[in-house]
Amino acid sequence: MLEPTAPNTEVSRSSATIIPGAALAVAQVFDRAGEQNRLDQSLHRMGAVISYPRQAEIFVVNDAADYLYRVISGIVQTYRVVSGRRQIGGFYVPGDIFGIEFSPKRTLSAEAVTDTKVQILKRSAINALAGRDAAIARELFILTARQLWRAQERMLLLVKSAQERVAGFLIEMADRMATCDAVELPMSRKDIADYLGLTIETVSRTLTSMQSAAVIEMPTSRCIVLCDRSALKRLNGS
Amino acid sequence: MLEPTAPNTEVSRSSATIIPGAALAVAQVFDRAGEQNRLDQSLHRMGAVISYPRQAEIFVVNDAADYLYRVISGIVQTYRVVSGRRQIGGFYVPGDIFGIEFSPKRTLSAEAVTDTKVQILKRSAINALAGRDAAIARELFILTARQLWRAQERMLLLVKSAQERVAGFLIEMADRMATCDAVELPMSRKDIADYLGLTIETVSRTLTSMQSAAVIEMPTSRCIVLCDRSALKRLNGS
DNA sequence: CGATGCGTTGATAACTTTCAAATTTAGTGG
DNA sequence: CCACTAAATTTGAAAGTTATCAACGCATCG
Repeated sequence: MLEPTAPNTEVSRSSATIIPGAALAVAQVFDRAGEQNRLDQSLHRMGAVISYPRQAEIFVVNDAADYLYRVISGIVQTYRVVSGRRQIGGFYVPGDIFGIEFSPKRTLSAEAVTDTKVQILKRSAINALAGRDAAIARELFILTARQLWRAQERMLLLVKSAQERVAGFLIEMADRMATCDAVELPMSRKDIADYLGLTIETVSRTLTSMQSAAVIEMPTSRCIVLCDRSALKRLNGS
Repeated sequence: MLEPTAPNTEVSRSSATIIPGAALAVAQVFDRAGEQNRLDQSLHRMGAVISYPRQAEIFVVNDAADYLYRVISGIVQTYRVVSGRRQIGGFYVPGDIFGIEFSPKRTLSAEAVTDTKVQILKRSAINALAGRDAAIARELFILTARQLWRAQERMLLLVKSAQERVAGFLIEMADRMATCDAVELPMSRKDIADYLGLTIETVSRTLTSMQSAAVIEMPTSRCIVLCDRSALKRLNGS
Protein backbone atom coordinates (compact mmCIF):
# COMPACT_ATOMS: atom_id res chain seq x y z
CA MET A 1 0.00 0.00 0.00
CA LEU A 2 1.19 3.49 -0.82
CA GLU A 3 2.43 5.48 2.11
CA PRO A 4 1.98 9.21 2.54
CA THR A 5 5.70 9.60 2.04
CA ALA A 6 5.46 8.23 -1.49
CA PRO A 7 7.23 10.25 -4.16
CA ASN A 8 4.01 11.65 -5.63
CA THR A 9 3.16 13.36 -2.37
CA GLU A 10 2.84 17.13 -2.43
CA VAL A 11 1.87 19.41 0.40
CA SER A 12 -1.56 20.90 0.00
CA ARG A 13 -1.36 24.69 -0.12
CA SER A 14 -3.50 25.27 -3.15
CA SER A 15 -6.72 24.92 -1.19
CA ALA A 16 -8.58 26.60 -4.04
CA THR A 17 -8.78 23.24 -5.81
CA ILE A 18 -10.42 21.52 -2.87
CA ILE A 19 -14.14 21.12 -3.29
CA PRO A 20 -15.92 21.17 0.07
CA GLY A 21 -19.03 19.44 -1.24
CA ALA A 22 -19.61 17.04 1.61
CA ALA A 23 -19.26 19.63 4.32
CA LEU A 24 -21.51 22.08 2.53
CA ALA A 25 -24.20 19.47 2.07
CA VAL A 26 -24.04 18.72 5.78
CA ALA A 27 -24.36 22.37 6.66
CA GLN A 28 -27.44 22.62 4.50
CA VAL A 29 -29.54 20.23 6.47
CA PHE A 30 -28.05 20.49 9.91
CA ASP A 31 -28.84 22.70 12.84
CA ARG A 32 -27.35 26.17 12.49
CA ALA A 33 -27.03 27.03 8.84
CA GLY A 34 -24.85 30.10 9.15
CA GLU A 35 -22.20 28.38 11.23
CA GLN A 36 -19.01 27.88 9.26
CA ASN A 37 -17.48 24.46 9.18
CA ARG A 38 -14.55 24.20 11.56
CA LEU A 39 -13.63 20.68 10.53
CA ASP A 40 -13.51 21.69 6.91
CA GLN A 41 -11.42 24.74 7.68
CA SER A 42 -8.98 22.70 9.71
CA LEU A 43 -8.72 19.95 7.13
CA HIS A 44 -7.74 22.37 4.42
CA ARG A 45 -4.40 23.03 6.03
CA MET A 46 -3.89 19.57 7.42
CA GLY A 47 -2.92 16.86 5.03
CA ALA A 48 -0.70 16.09 2.12
CA VAL A 49 -2.15 15.29 -1.29
CA ILE A 50 -1.48 11.99 -3.01
CA SER A 51 -2.21 11.10 -6.60
CA TYR A 52 -3.30 7.62 -7.56
CA PRO A 53 -3.61 6.30 -11.09
CA ARG A 54 -6.73 4.48 -12.22
CA GLN A 55 -7.29 1.21 -10.33
CA ALA A 56 -4.54 1.88 -7.82
CA GLU A 57 -4.98 0.46 -4.37
CA ILE A 58 -5.35 3.13 -1.69
CA PHE A 59 -5.63 0.72 1.21
CA VAL A 60 -6.64 -2.89 1.73
CA VAL A 61 -8.48 -4.85 4.39
CA ASN A 62 -6.49 -5.19 7.62
CA ASP A 63 -4.24 -2.25 6.96
CA ALA A 64 -3.94 0.04 9.94
CA ALA A 65 -6.74 2.59 9.71
CA ASP A 66 -4.50 5.54 10.49
CA TYR A 67 -5.85 8.04 8.00
CA LEU A 68 -9.00 9.61 6.76
CA TYR A 69 -9.08 10.58 3.11
CA ARG A 70 -10.80 13.39 1.32
CA VAL A 71 -11.34 13.11 -2.41
CA ILE A 72 -10.03 16.13 -4.27
CA SER A 73 -10.51 14.92 -7.81
CA GLY A 74 -11.52 11.63 -9.40
CA ILE A 75 -13.62 8.80 -7.98
CA VAL A 76 -12.81 6.27 -5.28
CA GLN A 77 -14.62 3.08 -4.35
CA THR A 78 -14.41 0.97 -1.22
CA TYR A 79 -15.05 -2.74 -1.51
CA ARG A 80 -14.69 -6.13 0.04
CA VAL A 81 -14.31 -9.56 -1.48
CA VAL A 82 -16.00 -12.37 0.35
CA SER A 83 -16.19 -15.91 -1.04
CA GLY A 84 -15.50 -14.82 -4.57
CA ARG A 85 -18.10 -12.06 -4.62
CA ARG A 86 -17.03 -8.44 -4.47
CA GLN A 87 -19.32 -6.00 -2.72
CA ILE A 88 -18.78 -2.28 -3.21
CA GLY A 89 -19.06 -0.33 0.04
CA GLY A 90 -19.56 2.97 -1.69
CA PHE A 91 -18.42 5.42 -4.33
CA TYR A 92 -16.82 8.70 -3.28
CA VAL A 93 -16.77 11.85 -5.38
CA PRO A 94 -14.77 15.07 -4.87
CA GLY A 95 -15.49 16.57 -1.47
CA ASP A 96 -16.43 13.24 0.09
CA ILE A 97 -14.47 11.85 2.98
CA PHE A 98 -13.84 8.13 3.16
CA GLY A 99 -11.91 5.79 5.39
CA ILE A 100 -13.94 6.31 8.56
CA GLU A 101 -13.63 3.12 10.57
CA PHE A 102 -14.98 1.90 13.82
CA SER A 103 -12.13 -0.49 14.37
CA PRO A 104 -8.38 0.30 14.21
CA LYS A 105 -8.03 -1.89 11.12
CA ARG A 106 -9.53 -1.51 7.68
CA THR A 107 -12.69 -3.54 7.15
CA LEU A 108 -12.90 -2.49 3.50
CA SER A 109 -10.36 -1.91 0.76
CA ALA A 110 -10.28 1.26 -1.31
CA GLU A 111 -9.20 1.81 -4.87
CA ALA A 112 -9.14 4.67 -7.34
CA VAL A 113 -11.81 4.19 -10.01
CA THR A 114 -10.32 6.95 -12.13
CA ASP A 115 -7.08 8.90 -11.78
CA THR A 116 -7.57 10.44 -8.39
CA LYS A 117 -6.13 12.96 -5.98
CA VAL A 118 -6.85 12.54 -2.31
CA GLN A 119 -5.86 14.52 0.72
CA ILE A 120 -4.76 12.36 3.63
CA LEU A 121 -5.65 13.22 7.18
CA LYS A 122 -3.93 11.53 10.08
CA ARG A 123 -6.49 9.96 12.34
CA SER A 124 -4.48 10.68 15.46
CA ALA A 125 -4.30 14.35 14.48
CA ILE A 126 -8.03 14.48 13.89
CA ASN A 127 -8.65 12.74 17.18
CA ALA A 128 -6.41 15.22 18.95
CA LEU A 129 -8.14 18.07 17.22
CA ALA A 130 -11.53 16.64 18.13
CA GLY A 131 -10.38 16.24 21.72
CA ARG A 132 -9.52 19.91 21.93
CA ASP A 133 -12.30 21.31 19.83
CA ALA A 134 -15.84 20.14 20.49
CA ALA A 135 -17.13 21.78 17.31
CA ILE A 136 -14.82 19.63 15.23
CA ALA A 137 -15.76 16.49 17.09
CA ARG A 138 -19.38 17.33 16.48
CA GLU A 139 -18.79 17.79 12.77
CA LEU A 140 -17.01 14.50 12.64
CA PHE A 141 -20.11 12.98 14.16
CA ILE A 142 -22.36 14.67 11.61
CA LEU A 143 -20.16 13.44 8.80
CA THR A 144 -20.42 9.91 10.07
CA ALA A 145 -24.16 10.21 10.64
CA ARG A 146 -24.49 11.24 7.02
CA GLN A 147 -22.63 8.17 5.84
CA LEU A 148 -24.80 6.07 8.11
CA TRP A 149 -27.86 7.57 6.50
CA ARG A 150 -26.49 6.79 3.07
CA ALA A 151 -25.74 3.21 4.10
CA GLN A 152 -29.30 2.84 5.35
CA GLU A 153 -30.66 4.15 2.08
CA ARG A 154 -28.59 1.59 0.28
CA MET A 155 -29.83 -1.26 2.40
CA LEU A 156 -33.29 -0.34 1.24
CA LEU A 157 -32.04 -0.42 -2.33
CA LEU A 158 -30.46 -3.84 -2.01
CA VAL A 159 -33.71 -5.64 -1.21
CA LYS A 160 -35.46 -4.43 -4.32
CA SER A 161 -35.78 -5.87 -7.81
CA ALA A 162 -33.06 -5.39 -10.41
CA GLN A 163 -35.01 -2.67 -12.18
CA GLU A 164 -35.57 -0.75 -8.97
CA ARG A 165 -31.93 -1.03 -7.98
CA VAL A 166 -30.64 0.24 -11.30
CA ALA A 167 -33.18 3.08 -11.30
CA GLY A 168 -32.15 4.00 -7.77
CA PHE A 169 -28.50 3.90 -8.73
CA LEU A 170 -29.01 6.24 -11.66
CA ILE A 171 -30.96 8.69 -9.52
CA GLU A 172 -28.28 8.67 -6.84
CA MET A 173 -25.47 9.18 -9.32
CA ALA A 174 -27.37 11.95 -11.07
CA ASP A 175 -27.89 13.70 -7.74
CA ARG A 176 -24.25 13.42 -6.80
CA MET A 177 -22.44 13.99 -10.05
CA ALA A 178 -24.63 15.15 -12.88
CA THR A 179 -24.26 18.54 -14.45
CA CYS A 180 -27.69 18.32 -16.06
CA ASP A 181 -29.62 15.21 -17.14
CA ALA A 182 -26.56 13.44 -18.47
CA VAL A 183 -24.55 11.25 -16.13
CA GLU A 184 -21.01 10.35 -17.07
CA LEU A 185 -20.45 7.07 -15.25
CA PRO A 186 -16.83 6.71 -14.21
CA MET A 187 -17.20 3.08 -13.21
CA SER A 188 -17.53 -0.13 -15.20
CA ARG A 189 -20.60 -2.35 -15.42
CA LYS A 190 -18.81 -4.72 -13.10
CA ASP A 191 -18.45 -1.98 -10.50
CA ILE A 192 -22.12 -1.08 -10.82
CA ALA A 193 -23.14 -4.72 -10.60
CA ASP A 194 -21.05 -5.24 -7.48
CA TYR A 195 -22.48 -2.07 -5.97
CA LEU A 196 -26.03 -3.24 -6.56
CA GLY A 197 -25.50 -6.91 -5.81
CA LEU A 198 -26.39 -7.96 -9.36
CA THR A 199 -24.46 -9.42 -12.30
CA ILE A 200 -23.11 -7.35 -15.15
CA GLU A 201 -25.52 -9.09 -17.51
CA THR A 202 -28.53 -8.12 -15.44
CA VAL A 203 -27.34 -4.52 -15.20
CA SER A 204 -26.78 -4.40 -18.94
CA ARG A 205 -30.15 -5.93 -19.76
CA THR A 206 -31.94 -3.60 -17.38
CA LEU A 207 -30.29 -0.53 -18.88
CA THR A 208 -31.14 -1.74 -22.36
CA SER A 209 -34.78 -2.25 -21.46
CA MET A 210 -34.91 1.22 -19.88
CA GLN A 211 -33.58 2.60 -23.11
CA SER A 212 -36.22 0.70 -25.06
CA ALA A 213 -38.82 2.20 -22.75
CA ALA A 214 -37.38 5.66 -23.54
CA VAL A 215 -36.65 6.30 -19.88
CA ILE A 216 -32.94 6.75 -20.54
CA GLU A 217 -30.62 7.11 -23.50
CA MET A 218 -27.11 5.77 -23.83
CA PRO A 219 -25.01 7.69 -26.36
CA THR A 220 -22.13 5.55 -25.14
CA SER A 221 -22.17 2.79 -22.57
CA ARG A 222 -20.62 5.11 -19.97
CA CYS A 223 -22.86 8.10 -20.66
CA ILE A 224 -26.46 7.93 -19.60
CA VAL A 225 -29.08 10.57 -20.24
CA LEU A 226 -32.05 10.60 -17.90
CA CYS A 227 -34.91 11.36 -20.27
CA ASP A 228 -37.72 10.69 -17.86
CA ARG A 229 -36.85 11.17 -14.22
CA SER A 230 -40.40 10.69 -12.98
CA ALA A 231 -40.54 7.31 -14.72
CA LEU A 232 -37.21 6.44 -13.10
CA LYS A 233 -38.55 7.37 -9.70
CA ARG A 234 -41.59 5.23 -10.36
CA LEU A 235 -39.34 2.31 -11.34
CA ASN A 236 -37.32 2.98 -8.21
CA GLY A 237 -40.51 2.35 -6.25
CA SER A 238 -40.59 5.53 -4.19
CA MET B 1 -46.82 9.08 18.85
CA LEU B 2 -46.07 8.86 22.54
CA GLU B 3 -44.49 11.92 24.05
CA PRO B 4 -41.98 11.90 26.88
CA THR B 5 -44.63 13.45 29.08
CA ALA B 6 -46.85 10.38 28.68
CA PRO B 7 -48.30 8.96 31.91
CA ASN B 8 -45.99 5.96 31.99
CA THR B 9 -42.92 8.17 32.20
CA GLU B 10 -40.73 7.80 35.24
CA VAL B 11 -37.50 9.57 36.02
CA SER B 12 -34.46 7.33 35.79
CA ARG B 13 -32.63 7.18 39.07
CA SER B 14 -32.19 3.46 39.31
CA SER B 15 -29.21 3.44 36.99
CA ALA B 16 -28.35 -0.04 38.19
CA THR B 17 -30.81 -1.48 35.68
CA ILE B 18 -29.17 0.24 32.74
CA ILE B 19 -26.93 -2.03 30.76
CA PRO B 20 -24.10 -0.10 29.14
CA GLY B 21 -23.44 -2.79 26.55
CA ALA B 22 -22.97 -0.58 23.54
CA ALA B 23 -20.58 1.78 25.21
CA LEU B 24 -18.55 -1.01 26.71
CA ALA B 25 -18.23 -2.73 23.37
CA VAL B 26 -17.01 0.51 21.88
CA ALA B 27 -14.44 0.92 24.58
CA GLN B 28 -13.18 -2.58 23.93
CA VAL B 29 -12.07 -1.93 20.40
CA PHE B 30 -11.33 1.75 20.45
CA ASP B 31 -8.19 3.67 21.20
CA ARG B 32 -7.54 3.95 24.92
CA ALA B 33 -9.05 1.01 26.70
CA GLY B 34 -8.88 2.24 30.28
CA GLU B 35 -10.66 5.49 29.53
CA GLN B 36 -14.09 5.54 31.12
CA ASN B 37 -17.00 6.50 28.97
CA ARG B 38 -18.07 10.07 29.59
CA LEU B 39 -21.07 9.87 27.30
CA ASP B 40 -22.32 6.83 29.07
CA GLN B 41 -21.82 8.43 32.47
CA SER B 42 -23.68 11.53 31.41
CA LEU B 43 -26.52 9.60 29.84
CA HIS B 44 -27.19 7.72 33.03
CA ARG B 45 -28.44 10.82 34.76
CA MET B 46 -29.98 12.42 31.74
CA GLY B 47 -33.24 11.03 30.48
CA ALA B 48 -36.59 9.77 31.59
CA VAL B 49 -37.61 6.16 31.06
CA ILE B 50 -40.65 5.22 29.00
CA SER B 51 -42.31 1.83 28.76
CA TYR B 52 -43.83 0.62 25.55
CA PRO B 53 -45.99 -2.47 25.15
CA ARG B 54 -45.28 -4.99 22.40
CA GLN B 55 -45.73 -3.51 18.91
CA ALA B 56 -46.15 0.03 20.17
CA GLU B 57 -44.94 2.79 17.91
CA ILE B 58 -42.00 4.73 19.36
CA PHE B 59 -41.72 7.17 16.47
CA VAL B 60 -42.67 7.26 12.82
CA VAL B 61 -41.15 8.63 9.64
CA ASN B 62 -41.21 12.44 9.48
CA ASP B 63 -41.55 12.94 13.21
CA ALA B 64 -39.15 15.50 14.56
CA ALA B 65 -35.92 13.69 15.45
CA ASP B 66 -35.58 15.39 18.82
CA TYR B 67 -34.47 12.44 20.91
CA LEU B 68 -31.99 9.64 21.05
CA TYR B 69 -33.15 6.46 22.72
CA ARG B 70 -31.31 3.90 24.74
CA VAL B 71 -32.83 0.46 25.16
CA ILE B 72 -33.04 -0.59 28.78
CA SER B 73 -35.02 -3.79 28.39
CA GLY B 74 -36.80 -5.49 25.52
CA ILE B 75 -36.15 -5.27 21.78
CA VAL B 76 -36.80 -2.42 19.36
CA GLN B 77 -36.77 -2.41 15.58
CA THR B 78 -36.56 0.46 13.12
CA TYR B 79 -38.21 0.06 9.74
CA ARG B 80 -39.53 1.73 6.67
CA VAL B 81 -42.33 0.83 4.31
CA VAL B 82 -41.75 1.60 0.68
CA SER B 83 -44.13 0.51 -2.07
CA GLY B 84 -45.72 -2.19 0.04
CA ARG B 85 -42.45 -3.73 1.18
CA ARG B 86 -41.22 -3.23 4.69
CA GLN B 87 -37.49 -3.07 5.28
CA ILE B 88 -36.13 -3.38 8.81
CA GLY B 89 -33.39 -0.87 9.54
CA GLY B 90 -32.10 -2.76 12.52
CA PHE B 91 -32.84 -4.54 15.76
CA TYR B 92 -31.73 -2.97 19.03
CA VAL B 93 -31.09 -4.88 22.26
CA PRO B 94 -30.55 -3.55 25.80
CA GLY B 95 -27.63 -1.13 25.90
CA ASP B 96 -28.00 -0.15 22.24
CA ILE B 97 -28.74 3.43 21.29
CA PHE B 98 -31.06 4.10 18.38
CA GLY B 99 -32.63 7.13 16.77
CA ILE B 100 -29.42 8.72 15.48
CA GLU B 101 -30.38 10.76 12.43
CA PHE B 102 -28.54 12.87 9.97
CA SER B 103 -31.58 14.95 9.15
CA PRO B 104 -33.87 16.76 11.64
CA LYS B 105 -36.74 14.43 10.71
CA ARG B 106 -37.10 10.71 11.14
CA THR B 107 -36.20 8.69 8.08
CA LEU B 108 -37.21 5.43 9.76
CA SER B 109 -40.00 4.41 12.11
CA ALA B 110 -39.35 2.56 15.35
CA GLU B 111 -41.50 0.08 17.19
CA ALA B 112 -41.20 -2.14 20.25
CA VAL B 113 -40.83 -5.78 19.23
CA THR B 114 -41.41 -6.93 22.81
CA ASP B 115 -42.50 -5.02 25.90
CA THR B 116 -39.74 -2.49 26.14
CA LYS B 117 -38.27 0.20 28.36
CA VAL B 118 -36.25 2.94 26.77
CA GLN B 119 -34.46 5.93 28.17
CA ILE B 120 -34.99 9.09 26.15
CA LEU B 121 -32.24 11.58 25.59
CA LYS B 122 -33.00 15.04 24.27
CA ARG B 123 -30.96 15.68 21.20
CA SER B 124 -30.53 19.36 22.00
CA ALA B 125 -29.20 18.43 25.43
CA ILE B 126 -26.75 15.97 23.93
CA ASN B 127 -25.69 18.52 21.37
CA ALA B 128 -25.13 21.08 24.10
CA LEU B 129 -23.19 18.57 26.11
CA ALA B 130 -21.13 17.63 23.06
CA GLY B 131 -20.50 21.31 22.38
CA ARG B 132 -19.04 21.76 25.85
CA ASP B 133 -17.30 18.44 26.20
CA ALA B 134 -15.15 17.18 23.35
CA ALA B 135 -14.85 13.74 24.91
CA ILE B 136 -18.59 13.29 24.71
CA ALA B 137 -18.73 14.52 21.15
CA ARG B 138 -16.02 12.05 20.28
CA GLU B 139 -17.92 9.22 21.87
CA LEU B 140 -21.00 10.20 19.94
CA PHE B 141 -18.89 9.94 16.84
CA ILE B 142 -17.62 6.50 17.83
CA LEU B 143 -21.15 5.34 18.52
CA THR B 144 -22.23 6.44 15.08
CA ALA B 145 -19.17 4.94 13.44
CA ARG B 146 -20.09 1.67 15.07
CA GLN B 147 -23.59 1.77 13.64
CA LEU B 148 -22.12 2.64 10.27
CA TRP B 149 -19.91 -0.41 10.49
CA ARG B 150 -22.90 -2.55 11.33
CA ALA B 151 -24.85 -1.12 8.40
CA GLN B 152 -21.95 -1.95 6.10
CA GLU B 153 -21.83 -5.49 7.39
CA ARG B 154 -25.49 -5.80 6.64
CA MET B 155 -25.12 -4.52 3.13
CA LEU B 156 -22.76 -7.40 2.57
CA LEU B 157 -25.37 -9.73 3.97
CA LEU B 158 -28.13 -8.44 1.73
CA VAL B 159 -26.43 -9.38 -1.51
CA LYS B 160 -26.00 -13.02 -0.57
CA SER B 161 -28.19 -16.07 -1.09
CA ALA B 162 -31.11 -16.85 1.19
CA GLN B 163 -29.13 -19.52 3.03
CA GLU B 164 -26.20 -17.20 3.62
CA ARG B 165 -28.46 -14.43 4.87
CA VAL B 166 -30.27 -16.63 7.34
CA ALA B 167 -26.98 -18.11 8.56
CA GLY B 168 -25.57 -14.62 8.98
CA PHE B 169 -28.65 -13.50 10.85
CA LEU B 170 -28.43 -16.39 13.29
CA ILE B 171 -24.75 -15.73 13.93
CA GLU B 172 -25.39 -12.03 14.51
CA MET B 173 -28.27 -12.69 16.88
CA ALA B 174 -26.30 -15.31 18.76
CA ASP B 175 -23.42 -12.86 19.18
CA ARG B 176 -25.68 -10.10 20.42
CA MET B 177 -28.20 -11.93 22.55
CA ALA B 178 -27.41 -15.55 23.20
CA THR B 179 -26.59 -16.87 26.63
CA CYS B 180 -25.08 -20.05 25.20
CA ASP B 181 -25.85 -21.81 21.92
CA ALA B 182 -29.58 -21.23 22.19
CA VAL B 183 -31.04 -18.06 20.71
CA GLU B 184 -34.47 -16.96 21.85
CA LEU B 185 -35.73 -14.96 18.89
CA PRO B 186 -37.97 -12.14 20.06
CA MET B 187 -39.18 -11.32 16.56
CA SER B 188 -41.59 -13.02 14.18
CA ARG B 189 -40.71 -14.71 10.91
CA LYS B 190 -42.10 -11.67 9.15
CA ASP B 191 -39.67 -9.42 11.02
CA ILE B 192 -36.76 -11.68 10.14
CA ALA B 193 -37.85 -11.84 6.51
CA ASP B 194 -38.12 -8.06 6.29
CA TYR B 195 -34.73 -7.68 7.95
CA LEU B 196 -33.12 -10.01 5.42
CA GLY B 197 -35.09 -8.90 2.38
CA LEU B 198 -36.68 -12.33 1.96
CA THR B 199 -40.19 -13.72 2.33
CA ILE B 200 -41.42 -15.55 5.39
CA GLU B 201 -41.74 -18.71 3.33
CA THR B 202 -38.12 -18.60 2.26
CA VAL B 203 -36.96 -17.96 5.81
CA SER B 204 -39.05 -20.83 7.07
CA ARG B 205 -37.85 -23.23 4.38
CA THR B 206 -34.24 -22.26 4.95
CA LEU B 207 -34.50 -22.83 8.70
CA THR B 208 -36.17 -26.18 8.09
CA SER B 209 -33.43 -27.30 5.74
CA MET B 210 -30.77 -26.21 8.24
CA GLN B 211 -32.51 -28.32 10.82
CA SER B 212 -32.55 -31.27 8.43
CA ALA B 213 -28.82 -30.77 7.95
CA ALA B 214 -28.41 -30.84 11.75
CA VAL B 215 -26.86 -27.38 11.73
CA ILE B 216 -29.56 -26.01 14.00
CA GLU B 217 -32.39 -27.31 16.13
CA MET B 218 -35.75 -25.68 16.72
CA PRO B 219 -37.40 -26.83 19.95
CA THR B 220 -40.01 -24.17 19.21
CA SER B 221 -40.22 -21.86 16.24
CA ARG B 222 -38.87 -18.98 18.31
CA CYS B 223 -36.04 -20.87 19.95
CA ILE B 224 -33.08 -21.86 17.82
CA VAL B 225 -30.15 -23.93 19.00
CA LEU B 226 -26.92 -23.50 17.06
CA CYS B 227 -25.62 -27.05 16.93
CA ASP B 228 -22.84 -26.46 14.47
CA ARG B 229 -21.48 -22.94 14.38
CA SER B 230 -18.64 -23.74 12.03
CA ALA B 231 -21.14 -25.10 9.52
CA LEU B 232 -23.19 -21.94 9.96
CA LYS B 233 -20.15 -19.81 9.29
CA ARG B 234 -19.45 -21.86 6.21
CA LEU B 235 -23.03 -21.37 5.01
CA ASN B 236 -22.64 -17.67 5.79
CA GLY B 237 -19.80 -17.66 3.29
CA SER B 238 -17.09 -16.11 5.46
C1' DC C 1 -65.38 -25.08 20.17
C1' DG C 2 -64.56 -21.93 16.54
C1' DA C 3 -61.86 -17.95 15.36
C1' DT C 4 -57.48 -15.94 14.70
C1' DG C 5 -52.66 -15.42 14.08
C1' DC C 6 -48.37 -17.60 13.12
C1' DG C 7 -45.53 -20.93 10.99
C1' DT C 8 -44.83 -24.65 7.72
C1' DT C 9 -45.22 -27.07 3.35
C1' DG C 10 -46.30 -27.66 -1.65
C1' DA C 11 -46.80 -26.29 -6.61
C1' DT C 12 -46.13 -22.95 -9.90
C1' DA C 13 -44.56 -18.60 -11.81
C1' DA C 14 -41.31 -14.85 -12.11
C1' DC C 15 -36.90 -13.29 -11.83
C1' DT C 16 -31.91 -13.48 -11.81
C1' DT C 17 -27.82 -15.99 -12.64
C1' DT C 18 -24.92 -18.77 -15.35
C1' DC C 19 -22.75 -20.15 -19.44
C1' DA C 20 -21.81 -19.09 -24.15
C1' DA C 21 -21.13 -16.24 -27.97
C1' DA C 22 -21.44 -12.02 -30.65
C1' DT C 23 -20.42 -7.19 -30.79
C1' DT C 24 -18.55 -2.97 -29.59
C1' DT C 25 -15.02 -0.19 -27.50
C1' DA C 26 -10.46 0.92 -25.88
C1' DG C 27 -5.58 0.37 -25.85
C1' DT C 28 -1.11 -0.47 -28.20
C1' DG C 29 2.41 -0.67 -31.47
C1' DG C 30 3.60 0.05 -36.03
C1' DC D 1 -3.52 7.42 -38.30
C1' DC D 2 -4.50 2.66 -38.87
C1' DA D 3 -4.59 -2.10 -37.68
C1' DC D 4 -4.61 -5.42 -34.34
C1' DT D 5 -5.45 -7.29 -29.81
C1' DA D 6 -7.49 -7.29 -25.47
C1' DA D 7 -11.11 -5.79 -22.67
C1' DA D 8 -15.75 -4.38 -21.91
C1' DT D 9 -20.47 -4.66 -23.07
C1' DT D 10 -24.43 -6.68 -25.04
C1' DT D 11 -27.39 -10.48 -26.28
C1' DG D 12 -29.29 -15.28 -26.15
C1' DA D 13 -30.74 -19.74 -24.04
C1' DA D 14 -30.96 -22.69 -20.14
C1' DA D 15 -30.67 -23.52 -15.22
C1' DG D 16 -31.26 -22.15 -10.57
C1' DT D 17 -33.25 -19.48 -6.92
C1' DT D 18 -36.80 -17.00 -4.71
C1' DA D 19 -41.51 -15.16 -4.72
C1' DT D 20 -46.27 -15.95 -5.05
C1' DC D 21 -50.46 -18.29 -4.30
C1' DA D 22 -52.76 -21.78 -1.79
C1' DA D 23 -53.55 -25.04 1.75
C1' DC D 24 -52.63 -27.07 6.12
C1' DG D 25 -51.22 -27.63 11.09
C1' DC D 26 -50.83 -25.77 15.49
C1' DA D 27 -51.26 -22.97 19.35
C1' DT D 28 -53.78 -19.18 21.82
C1' DC D 29 -57.82 -16.96 23.32
C1' DG D 30 -62.33 -15.63 23.82
